[in-house]
Amino acid sequence: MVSRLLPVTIINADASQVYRDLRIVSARPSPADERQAPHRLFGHVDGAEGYSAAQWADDARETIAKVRANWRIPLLVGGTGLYIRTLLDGIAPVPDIDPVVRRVVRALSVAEAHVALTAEDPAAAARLSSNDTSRVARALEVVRSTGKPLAHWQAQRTGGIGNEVRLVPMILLPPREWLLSRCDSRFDAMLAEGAKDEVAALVARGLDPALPVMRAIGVREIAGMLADPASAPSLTEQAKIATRQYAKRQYTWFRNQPSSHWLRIEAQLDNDIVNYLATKLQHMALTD
RNA sequence: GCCCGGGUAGCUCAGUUGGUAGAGCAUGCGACUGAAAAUCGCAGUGUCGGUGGUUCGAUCCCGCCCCCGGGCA
Repeated sequence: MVSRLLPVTIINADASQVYRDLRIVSARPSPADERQAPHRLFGHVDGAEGYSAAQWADDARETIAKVRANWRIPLLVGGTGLYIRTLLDGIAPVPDIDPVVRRVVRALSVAEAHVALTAEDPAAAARLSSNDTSRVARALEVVRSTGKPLAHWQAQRTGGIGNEVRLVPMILLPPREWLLSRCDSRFDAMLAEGAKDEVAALVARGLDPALPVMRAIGVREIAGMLADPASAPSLTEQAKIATRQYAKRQYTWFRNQPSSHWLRIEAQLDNDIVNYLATKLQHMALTD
C-alpha cells in the first residue's frame, strides 16, 4: 500500500461512506485497513442528518489543511465525482434553503413541481426533464427560497481549491467484467459480515426514508429481507443489479467528466499502479 | 393416454379481425452545480417452439410433432 511508502492520510470522497450507520453496507475500509493509515471523513455523519456535496467539500477543505499542516499527504479516495468536482471547482453559492420551503417542495409530485417551476423559473423548467425529480425540486426550492432562479446562482462557483493544490489524479477504470463480478460478490460479502444487523439497527431508528442514508444501495433491499425473509433471493438479485448499475454510472462519470488530462488507468488495481502513484506523490512532496 | 392452458426480446408478458411485432424490467451509451450509492435522457435486440398445409402473403388459420404447467385416468 501507498501508506507503507509515504506518510499519507486517507480522506473519504464517497457519499455513503460518510454515514456512521453504514459501515458494512457502504463497504467502508475495515478496521484493519484503518490501522494502516489515518482515515478521515469516514462515518463522521449521523444518518439522521442530511449531507451534501458542498458540506463534504467544506469538511474536505478543512481536513486537507490539517493534514498538510502535519506534513502528511492527503490522499482522497472515493467514487462520488460530484463531491470531488465541488471541492476542486467550487459550487454555486446558493444560500441555505428555508426548511419549510424544502418540505413543501419535496411533498409535491414531479408533475406538480414541474408545473410550478414553469411559472416560477421558466428557463429551468425548459432545461430540465419534467421527470427529473431531484433537479426539478432543487430548481423550485431555490427560486422559492432565494427569490432568484438557479441559473443566477450557478453563474458563479465558489470555494474550489483546484488552483491552490497540486493534484495527482488517477482514475481507475478496471475491466468491466471483473468489476461487475466484484459487485456481486461484494453484496454477498456484506450479508456475510452482518449487513442485516446494521440495517436492522438503522431501520429501528425510524428515519425519514427520503434521507440519503436510507437510499444507499442495499438498505432498502436488506430492510425488505428483514421484513419478509422469503423475498431474500429476489432482493439479493435486485441489490446486485443496483450495485452494477451504480458502477456503470461511475464509469460514465469518471470516463467523461473529469479533465482529459487526468490519468485514466484501464486495468485492475495492482502493485505496479500503487507504486506508480507513490512515485508521483513522492516527486510532488520533494518538489513542494 | 385423454382434456385444458401456454410456448413471442436476456426475463415477465402484451399483440397482430392474416400484411414479418411492442411494453416494463434487464443491458448498452450518455447527461450530471448543495439528495449524486441520487436523479434523468437516448438506443438496440427477436429464425413470434419445430415442421407441413391453406393463402398473393402465416407469428396469427388448419394438421402433425416437441417442450412446460394444470386436470382426468
